Amino acid sequence: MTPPKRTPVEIGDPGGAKGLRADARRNRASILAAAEAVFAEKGPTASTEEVAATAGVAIGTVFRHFPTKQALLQAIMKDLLRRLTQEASSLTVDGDPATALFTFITRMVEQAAEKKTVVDLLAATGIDLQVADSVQALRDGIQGLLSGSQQVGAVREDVRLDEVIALLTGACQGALHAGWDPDLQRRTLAIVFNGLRPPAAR
Amino acid sequence: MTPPKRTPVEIGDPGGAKGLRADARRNRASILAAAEAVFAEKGPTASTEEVAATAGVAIGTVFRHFPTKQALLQAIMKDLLRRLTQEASSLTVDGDPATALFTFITRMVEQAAEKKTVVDLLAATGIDLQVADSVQALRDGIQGLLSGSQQVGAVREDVRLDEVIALLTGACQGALHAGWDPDLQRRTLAIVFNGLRPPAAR
Amino acid sequence: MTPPKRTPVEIGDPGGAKGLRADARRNRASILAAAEAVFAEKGPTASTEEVAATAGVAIGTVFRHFPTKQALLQAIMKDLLRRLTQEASSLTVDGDPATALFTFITRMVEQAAEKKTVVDLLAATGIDLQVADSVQALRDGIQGLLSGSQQVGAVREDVRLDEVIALLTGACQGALHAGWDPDLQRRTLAIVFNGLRPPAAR
Amino acid sequence: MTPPKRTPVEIGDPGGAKGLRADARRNRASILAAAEAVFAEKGPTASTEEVAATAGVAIGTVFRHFPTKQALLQAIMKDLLRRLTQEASSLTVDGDPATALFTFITRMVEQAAEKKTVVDLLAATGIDLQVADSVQALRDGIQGLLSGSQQVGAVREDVRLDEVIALLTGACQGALHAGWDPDLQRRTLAIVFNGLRPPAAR
DNA sequence: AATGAATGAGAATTCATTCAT
DNA sequence: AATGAATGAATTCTCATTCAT
Repeated sequence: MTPPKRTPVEIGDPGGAKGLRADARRNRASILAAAEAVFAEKGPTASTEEVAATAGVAIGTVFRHFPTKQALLQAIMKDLLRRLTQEASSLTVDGDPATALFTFITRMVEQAAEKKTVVDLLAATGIDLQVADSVQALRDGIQGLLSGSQQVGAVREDVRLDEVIALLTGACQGALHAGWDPDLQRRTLAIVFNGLRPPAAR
Repeated sequence: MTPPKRTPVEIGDPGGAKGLRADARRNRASILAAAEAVFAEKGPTASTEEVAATAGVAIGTVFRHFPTKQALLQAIMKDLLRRLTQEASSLTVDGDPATALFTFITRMVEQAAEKKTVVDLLAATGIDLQVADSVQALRDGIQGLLSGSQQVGAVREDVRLDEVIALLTGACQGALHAGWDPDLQRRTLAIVFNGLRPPAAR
Repeated sequence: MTPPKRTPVEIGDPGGAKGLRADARRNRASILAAAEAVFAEKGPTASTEEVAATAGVAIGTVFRHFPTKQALLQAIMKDLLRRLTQEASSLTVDGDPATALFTFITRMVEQAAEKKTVVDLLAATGIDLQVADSVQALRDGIQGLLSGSQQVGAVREDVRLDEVIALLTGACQGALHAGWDPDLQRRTLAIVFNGLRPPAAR
Repeated sequence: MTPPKRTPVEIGDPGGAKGLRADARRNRASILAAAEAVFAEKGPTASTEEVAATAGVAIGTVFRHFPTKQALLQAIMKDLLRRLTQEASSLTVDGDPATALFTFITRMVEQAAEKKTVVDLLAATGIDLQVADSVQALRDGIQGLLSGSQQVGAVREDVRLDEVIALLTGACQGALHAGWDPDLQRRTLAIVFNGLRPPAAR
């Protein structure tokens, strides 16, 4: 009666794939993956048609799973937020508190390019994707990392969640630009981390 | 502490207005201004038609001056880059070297909202706007500020232009998000500046 | 004055339900009923999907029973025509010949709203529903009523079936419009009936 | 300075063609004419694309003149209502009061086929075309005819506008069906007119 | 037989761009 | 030079119909 052990966090896994037929679940997942890829490459104005083509399904199938383009964007968004939240909490549990926050930020920035859509969307004023709850979950996760780091003295006491998220978002945005080679990434984050650390810890 | 009298750098002034009839020059300027306003409010997907309406001209006139929408976006971009470069150089000349760079960054972030288009465009991978020369000019300007700050020991010696621009861009992006109230702006930049300063200067 | 016991003429009974498994017959009937209701409310452009949902079956089941949407519309049509024919013949047998025709017309008009689809379809040129035989049966029924009325001198001798049907159809159409309250219905039919009666009978 | 004498009531003439360039006015008129023809033949579900093709313009041109399909349907509707109202008032002025109403009804029914769209639309519940004012104008016109006829004793005193319109609408609907040859039209209307006349006038 | 997912041909609408006035 | 009407490709979304489960 044991349910099959799944790798914990898959694309398109929860949040809409319950109770679907096997083929439908497969399609849903490829559509999400295709959408993430296409929107990452071309931005959120890429056509749903192209997502369908990339996923290898007909256009109708995309709309059967996500009744509007907005819904599709929203789904990608939630999916990514969920994965990030996961990552934040596993770092909270398993990571070294003194570096957990820095590690998380570094990873997010590293992955920023493939997450371009989300970063774009987060930045796009006027597009209301109603993912408030997912965002809140991620905020909670980051708050955990921040508090942990502060408790062990790795981050200044007066730094608050909002600044951290602002810096994180900004860094991810920046990472999207051409020219952010790994070295530049490291150097830029070094400055940010430096700014976060208490004088003593420098 | 009187603010330096700036030469009146007007929108749409150089870069295409040479040898035009007076009315044509006027139109070119209102189109650029309208485009900046419209794209700032609605993003780069706003219609050219709306730009024309805002400028008070017919659509044909927009296309006479800017043969494609890309060209219009590019023109706005160059225009803004030019003004930013101006700002950087006047700060280089007139400002306090110890804070000139920080002042510049602060101003850019403050103005980020009205410059939304440009920030967006800078972030938009895949849109090749061919404004390399204008960007280079701005880079030069910022390099001036950076070098000045480093010479007086206000910024770490090992910080390079690329990181500064990366941080600047990121901060501007971040500033576009809802929730970046002035206080958050200040707190976030404080961290960045802190990271830029040499240990001694803290 | 007891209303005549009608043989229970059910929706979806004959005309396609022969030799079906019990569940299939049940499904066929609910689909027809659902279709009648849905099309009556939303017009013939309502989606087959909605009919399926209303009937509580899957879309495939609808198409198994009625291979095209046309076929479904046709089936509803035939079904209704059959019931109307029934009504006409029971009035012929049981009703007062002097008023049988008028009664029939009045009833049809009263029920026009719930029969909206059929009225619409009857009116829709270009939709060939191939229900000629069912229509003929109804025509025969009405002819019976007309002849009876004429034999007892309740309707002018020179009135022919075609005019009666034309008036009937027109009145049903009219009844669909907003504003045909019962009083207006009565007043309008009064004029029609007046026009049908011989001078003597007025 | 005399304005050119136009034939009084043209398709597409007032109600939107003011101040348009000559070519635009021409296109607007052909679109309206095409729409009337196409919708008359195929019903209001015919595609806007087909209207464009019939009018000999590109699809965009239709939408430039009528920003939605609804707007196009509405325009046809208003146009026809206006022409009918015209017809009613010229009969009021010029026609013989004893037959003016009957003449109007006869003409409307004769033309019903080409006016199919309107009749359909009037009948289509759920489509709100917001032409209340135009409808009211037509009602006023018909009321004029009715009152005139009643004053000279050609129509019963107790007949009211609502019934007349109901009969008129019904007759027009009926006239749309295949099989309403001119003779049937005449015979059917004879019954209606008979019902409208006072006993004395028969 | 039933289910419901997939298909793909439209349909309405938008908008950058062209061109006659 | 300016105007603004026309063009037509592209886009989102719908729905009758087919087909694998």
